[in-house]
Amino acid sequence: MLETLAALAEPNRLRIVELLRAGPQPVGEIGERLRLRQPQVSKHLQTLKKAGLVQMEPVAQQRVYELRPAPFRALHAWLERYRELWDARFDELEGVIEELKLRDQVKERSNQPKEKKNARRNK
Amino acid sequence: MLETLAALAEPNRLRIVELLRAGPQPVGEIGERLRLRQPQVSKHLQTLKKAGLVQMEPVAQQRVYELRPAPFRALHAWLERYRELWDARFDELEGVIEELKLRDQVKERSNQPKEKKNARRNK
DNA sequence: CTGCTATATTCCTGTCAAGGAATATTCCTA
DNA sequence: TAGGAATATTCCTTGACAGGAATATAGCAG
Repeated sequence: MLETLAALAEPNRLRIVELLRAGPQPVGEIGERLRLRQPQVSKHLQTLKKAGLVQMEPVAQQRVYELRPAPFRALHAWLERYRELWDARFDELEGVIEELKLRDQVKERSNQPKEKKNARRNK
Repeated sequence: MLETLAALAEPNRLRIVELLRAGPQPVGEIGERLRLRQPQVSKHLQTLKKAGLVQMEPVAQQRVYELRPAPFRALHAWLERYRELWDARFDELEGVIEELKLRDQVKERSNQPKEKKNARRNK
């Protein structure tokens, strides 16, 4: 998921994906249509491939790139978990939920000395 | 769209968003739950706010952050344009959708089965 | 093989952004 | 008011990453 988002969060890469939506295309044509230099196109395509967003099929000396459905499906599934947030049909529920959360978080903390905060996690 | 993707394409920021899915939370609690230091939480929240993903409401000295629906809606709308790519059902729906577009709106009658249009294939 | 076309890879450089630490700001309460 | 709690901001350093240029590789035609 993160990899998918990271791959899409780059202007030219997003443009490439948008272009590929129209169908599979060889590297040269992508660069031509998007006015990008060939090496950058290749590099971006490698990134997209590593993220699983595209796959490649060699045709003679050409490499034809094509979108893969899986990451989009995954992204959609992820977004579904937020449907409650943005789908109008849940408007009534939203109010209730919000209220509950607000109540829950109002915790009073009188002066408590903080504990040591050496906990350190990295990714 | 790009801004939304960029904002989400960072591990800790994505974690914050995931956490906020459970409801609005003050900065301190976010940091505590995700084991992040306060300044980084604040900074990430500023980024999310600039991207329109969250909004803030001051409560005493606390700042309660909350997800905003709009970007998620937009992301969903964007993904919809790729549905043809990844939704298996689309193949069956294709004909119907086209028909609906042509006819604008047909509210009432469920009508007779339509014949299949020739499926669009990429070259 | 030779050469040509299409693409990939490498090296370099500049930019940008994230984390750490310290400090500033805001707002409450006694 | 002072002081403390909660959060924001600044400065710094470092790593990642995108673009440019040059070069390497693959695969076809003759």
